[in-house]
Amino acid sequence: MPIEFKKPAVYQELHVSQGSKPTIRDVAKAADVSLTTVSYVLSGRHGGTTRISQPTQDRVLAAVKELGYVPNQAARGMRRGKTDVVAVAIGNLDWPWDRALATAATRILPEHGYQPVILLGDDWRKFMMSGGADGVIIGYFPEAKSDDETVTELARRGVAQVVISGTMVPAGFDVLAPETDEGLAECMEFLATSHRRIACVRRADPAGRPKSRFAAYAAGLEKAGIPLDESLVRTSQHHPATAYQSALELLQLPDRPTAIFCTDDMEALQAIRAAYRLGLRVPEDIQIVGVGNSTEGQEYDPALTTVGPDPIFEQVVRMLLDRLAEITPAEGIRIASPWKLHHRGTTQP
Amino acid sequence: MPIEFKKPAVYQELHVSQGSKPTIRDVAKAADVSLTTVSYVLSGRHGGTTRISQPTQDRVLAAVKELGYVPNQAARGMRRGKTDVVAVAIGNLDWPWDRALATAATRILPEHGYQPVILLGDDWRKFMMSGGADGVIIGYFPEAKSDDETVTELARRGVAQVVISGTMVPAGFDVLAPETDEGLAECMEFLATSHRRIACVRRADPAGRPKSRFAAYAAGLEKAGIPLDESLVRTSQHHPATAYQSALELLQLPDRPTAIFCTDDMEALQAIRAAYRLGLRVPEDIQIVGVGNSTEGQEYDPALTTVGPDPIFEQVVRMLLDRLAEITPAEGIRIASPWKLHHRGTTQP
DNA sequence: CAACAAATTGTGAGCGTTCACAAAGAGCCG
DNA sequence: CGGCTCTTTGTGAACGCTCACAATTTGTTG
Repeated sequence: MPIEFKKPAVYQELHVSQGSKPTIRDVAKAADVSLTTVSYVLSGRHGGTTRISQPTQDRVLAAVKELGYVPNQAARGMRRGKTDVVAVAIGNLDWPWDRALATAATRILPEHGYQPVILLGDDWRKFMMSGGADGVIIGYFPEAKSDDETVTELARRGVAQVVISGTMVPAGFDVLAPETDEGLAECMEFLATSHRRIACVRRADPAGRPKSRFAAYAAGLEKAGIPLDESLVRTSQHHPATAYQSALELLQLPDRPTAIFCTDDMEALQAIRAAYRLGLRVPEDIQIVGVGNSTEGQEYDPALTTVGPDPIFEQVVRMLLDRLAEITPAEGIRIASPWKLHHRGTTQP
Repeated sequence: MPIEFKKPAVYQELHVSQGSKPTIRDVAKAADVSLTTVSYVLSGRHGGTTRISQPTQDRVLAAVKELGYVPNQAARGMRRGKTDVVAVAIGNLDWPWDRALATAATRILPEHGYQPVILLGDDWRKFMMSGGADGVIIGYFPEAKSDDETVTELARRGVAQVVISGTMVPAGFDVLAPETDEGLAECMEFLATSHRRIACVRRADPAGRPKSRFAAYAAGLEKAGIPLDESLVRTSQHHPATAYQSALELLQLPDRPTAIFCTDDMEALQAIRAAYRLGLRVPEDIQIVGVGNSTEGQEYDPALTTVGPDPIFEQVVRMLLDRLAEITPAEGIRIASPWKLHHRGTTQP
């Protein structure tokens, strides 16, 4: 008779310290019905052969309310084999893109019954491996060598996932693949039609991101037959102040550049400040472009011309929802996210 | 004989679609030991009367590795009565403070064996009520009328919590209480010593935050005997461009203000741009202060003078860790977070 | 070499749910 | 009013794990 089971001391303590979480058992007792009845009422699973009379339902609901009962999600999840949680793994809250992704997920997922949780840094692997969520959107971790192993392993465990990455994903998985090359080339081409002295503020980030961006700068110059002038290239740290200083230096050069290509929107925004500081007009005296298409750049005045993707995070989230609903195509879907030049206020033809 | 239990069809399906998550049972089988042994090896709980021989341990560990086994956190949590998860509930990733809090939590909590998850928006209540985490740091939700009910209810359930709030918390709970008034007064006092025409860029946010900030502006003027000149007050939207425009207007006034008090750092940063744009020097021609002490403001050049708290999020996180470890004082702790004026590059005596 | 102690491993209940299936109650007709 | 069907409620195993306690093996000593 399980009722008489004497709990070991440790449990008692736990229960004391844990306070009183009402369980389905308490509700059943309070409403004077069986556990099943409560469960059926709450999970609404009384459509078929099993239905609960209205008075009973009301009684149960009243007891639920009175006790402040909320089903334990872990227990429910264990039994049902799903957690109703979706994780969004991102690297850093300072990156506008990661924030946009998290925000989109937070908006959309609850509508579909999923609780979104944001995981910062590298702990998401452990979390997902230990069954913390039904699905995960894996943001862009530039420094990650490869998540092949994690992704396959999670897939084997039946975890739905969508990966935002360029190349790092094994075939067969859903991927949002940023395609930066064409947009960057387009940008350089545009600048090279009306400028010869095009400066560059690049990042000294260890992260892999900006490397290809600077490469695009160099390639663009070469294509236009403009020799790369090292004195027009400045390397800034992540710190905005260093980007500002870099731009200040460039703009005070005897033979001032007429355009600045910044490998990141943040740097471009600082470059505008530097220009203003020196009494230069943007875009009349100096044209500035960034990379990333961040919301900030759009919200500034003048709005920043930038190379970047259209914001398609919603699409990513919906992709994951499809997977969660097991709408599974034979092959993984690869959404290309083409980056292009967004002409805005800091350039002119 | 439980071994012969025939699983209902639905489970079979689930198992197919869920892929193969190895369980402790699989590990036991592979290592040819009992479930207990595996459990003991993995949870390291073999110190006292129960110890496992080295060879056995190795065998178990090998099997774990081979199968790629990771303990299911939900199941473990259910049994142990704790989830090892700590939630950070914040309102909006656009607020630098919320980001700083989340970042601090992400850095510190894993060191103590807790998995931090960030919850955006209002869903954190449901998450916590359903037993999603052992503890929660409740960020500053300006629009929340009162979380009294939630906080007491969670406490009853034994959830550790620290609340960041001004007033909204029932007595007896741990609170980080921002005390903005003195700092704001100090700031206005400082400005009023050397300025008479002090403009203000304020937010038209529905959120409660900036209200007291503008009140402090008005009060500061009054105290200094300066009449409030409505033409020197501009209301901006959340959009940076509108703050920029507001500042531009103010700075083009016939009788230009010599200082601008912005109710938010973001606005102040825009005001600096506007000043530069008009060829004004900061702080020589125009002095600018913000509110919030955001990291961005510190990283800009010149660094922004601002009224704000010292970053004490670490302290908040450690407070929660104490609660989780049941180092519980009789009464709730109230850490006052006094806001003060941080003199930096955009003002001068 | 028997008998006991110490070291190691196994058993099984239970954490809070869900749900297939069994059981009980209500309604109807001959 | 017994036997049948249709509603409604109850029973109990299982999800994956932990841990008190029982059972077993090994080591030590009289």
